[in-house]
Amino acid sequence: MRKEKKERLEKRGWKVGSADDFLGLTPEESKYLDLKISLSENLRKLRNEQHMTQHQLARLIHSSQSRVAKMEVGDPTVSLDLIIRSLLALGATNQELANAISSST
Amino acid sequence: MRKEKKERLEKRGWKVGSADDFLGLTPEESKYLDLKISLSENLRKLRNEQHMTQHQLARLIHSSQSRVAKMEVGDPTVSLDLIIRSLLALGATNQELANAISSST
DNA sequence: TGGAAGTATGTCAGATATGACATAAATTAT
DNA sequence: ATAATTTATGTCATATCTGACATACTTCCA
Repeated sequence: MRKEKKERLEKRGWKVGSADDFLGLTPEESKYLDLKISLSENLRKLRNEQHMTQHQLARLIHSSQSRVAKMEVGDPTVSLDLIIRSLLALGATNQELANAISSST
Repeated sequence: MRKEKKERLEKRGWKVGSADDFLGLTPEESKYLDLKISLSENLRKLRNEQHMTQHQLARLIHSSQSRVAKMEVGDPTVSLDLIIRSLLALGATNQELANAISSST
């Protein structure tokens, strides 16, 4: 993993570095984060395309503006589940999800 | 949604039916569940292809046999996050994940 | 038949994610 | 410039997910 990426993640609050590898992430962890970030970016993109504010999306998914913001900035406390549910709520097709995933990394 | 599917889900412990629609799931809920089930099935498939037992996979991902079983039967208490992490741990590529998703219903 | 290996199900205490709120920072409009 | 709108960040009580354990069920083969 590139150094800048690690720093970006650390700045965002991720605890980068596991017990057995203080230099970085395992390949699986790295892939998982890439996935999450890719989906986050897609979420913001889709929301903007629909001219929707974070507050409006929050209402749509019965959540709050702050949580939507956290999703979009890749806060470590948000789950893939929530991001994917949100994408579906915005009408993302399986194909779109699949594209977002295969294009991550 | 077909009736059998709903019953299958209910039998598995899903609380099918939300406040505003006692007849079934919203389209987004339905899509989300399809997605989850599709990934679950892929997990079992991949594990079997690698001639691995649930116990072995559990050790690989620092979890337990029972949780792996729950993942594979689509237990409502398991998150997409865990399923996806497990698939990645088994070496699934983004392309494989994407296929699993785009082929879900 | 039985017993060993694998899988499923129930439960629980601890860990993590959640919506909600307050408030700060950034962006946009007037 | 500054007010209004939108987005970001911090915190918290509650809800949901977690690994672990016990135990039941299933499969297979000696």
